[in-house]
Amino acid sequence: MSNTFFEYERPSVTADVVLFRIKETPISNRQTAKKELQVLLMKRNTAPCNNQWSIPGGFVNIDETIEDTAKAKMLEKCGYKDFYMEQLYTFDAPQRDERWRVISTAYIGIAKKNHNAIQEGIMENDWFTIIGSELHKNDSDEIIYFSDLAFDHANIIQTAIERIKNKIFYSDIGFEFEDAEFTIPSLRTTFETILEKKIDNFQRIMIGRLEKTGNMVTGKAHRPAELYRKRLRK
Amino acid sequence: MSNTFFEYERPSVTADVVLFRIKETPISNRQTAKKELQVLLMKRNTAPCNNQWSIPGGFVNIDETIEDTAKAKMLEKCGYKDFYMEQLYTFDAPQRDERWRVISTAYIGIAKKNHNAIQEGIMENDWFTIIGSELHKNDSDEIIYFSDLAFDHANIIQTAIERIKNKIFYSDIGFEFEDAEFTIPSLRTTFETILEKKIDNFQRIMIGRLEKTGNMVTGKAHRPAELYRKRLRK
DNA sequence: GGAATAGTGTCTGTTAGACACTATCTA
DNA sequence: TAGATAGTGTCTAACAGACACTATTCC
Repeated sequence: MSNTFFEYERPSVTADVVLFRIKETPISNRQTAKKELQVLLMKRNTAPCNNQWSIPGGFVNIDETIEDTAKAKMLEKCGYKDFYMEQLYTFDAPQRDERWRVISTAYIGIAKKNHNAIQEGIMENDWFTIIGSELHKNDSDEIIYFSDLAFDHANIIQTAIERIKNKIFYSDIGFEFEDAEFTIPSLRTTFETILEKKIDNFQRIMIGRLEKTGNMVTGKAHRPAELYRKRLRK
Repeated sequence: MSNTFFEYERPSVTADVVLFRIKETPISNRQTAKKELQVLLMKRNTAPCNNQWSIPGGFVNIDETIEDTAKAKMLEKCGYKDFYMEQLYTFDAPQRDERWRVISTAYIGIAKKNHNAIQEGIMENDWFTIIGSELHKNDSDEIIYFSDLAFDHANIIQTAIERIKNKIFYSDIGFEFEDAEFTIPSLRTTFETILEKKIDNFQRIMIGRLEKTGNMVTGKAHRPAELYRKRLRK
């Protein structure tokens, strides 16, 4: 084996995940549930950035894909698994970690609505609602700011949000926030929550990419909505 | 300093560049130049994949961004500098290099038309015209195939081509193949070469994103074309 | 019936594709 | 004038935004 690798100091590589979900809060059987875009953060308990909130992640194992590491760290530290994932970007500013050169390949994760941890993680973690430059801790009055986050994680999260906003209409990524069967109005309010604006004519925009399941959502004090699923594209 | 980094075997990280250009071959003063999409390859001279063609790249220095490494390796090995660059994707299959775990962050590079090396590189290198699954060496009869390339470089190049095709119409990346001033028909044939199909009504599609320089291209046996430059977007 | 939301109708202005046509140059 | 390419005109079909309207449910 060549010795080339040891002529160079090797950086560390981490896998970090920006896990999003839509939190849905039912209001009454007369009104539509309220939705919030949330990101999962964990509280660091070691230096550097001790006690700061950060996105979950960890060092890549030598025989694992970065994506597998990302999933394993998310499960170990926060207790979440079974969510959609795609590569976001590789963040590589030499001084992004003060200790040592650490390159981070970040992933966008998307959990289904109100997805909850399947086990206790070893790190304190919680969902935060994204409201401008503020992050509101779930079911709490605690507010933190993007500028409070560890390392360059504010930048990573904002890059992730921009990516999702840019591709939500021309890719299938928006469906990942919904369950396998969903109504068009539910998908619309999810899009509206992410894009932070009202969308008209959504039915006609999306219907060509969906197929009816034959089921409906009843029990609400208004016309029931039909359930759809994503239509597979050639 | 924490000892965390040394609890993990660290992978090596390389920066690799898929450098593209449009090769323009004048035909006569009566006809439009022929265009070809080319990629710069270098011939490896060490194991593994010895004597196989590959995209240029090298190990990331500990205090350099991956992008800076990519540019430095391109200059050192092939003699090219001053070209547009953007991150493509991080390729991380554990067995993509048989010797050791090597993670590659790949970049798309775009050189202006007929861009030539500014100095001799230390590696044998040349431009190859992309024709389906074949790569035709510049000004030569030599043909190699994507499947002949070193490591997973066939996959990296094809990912880069797909990325460019997908974003060429809604981003400014297509302008990077042209000089600062260019004609709309030249931009059109560049797009046609990349997308491998004819484009109609190109004038009207692009004109809103351009501004006239006031100059024209004369000397051809047909109506002269006006020169434009990219209009800066807010 | 009233409140609420699902879903459709309809108009308008913009855009994409097809293709015919005019404009301008050199040999 | 012939050949070649630049650039415009025009028609049509599809689509996006705006907004009014009908449909269906529970209370």
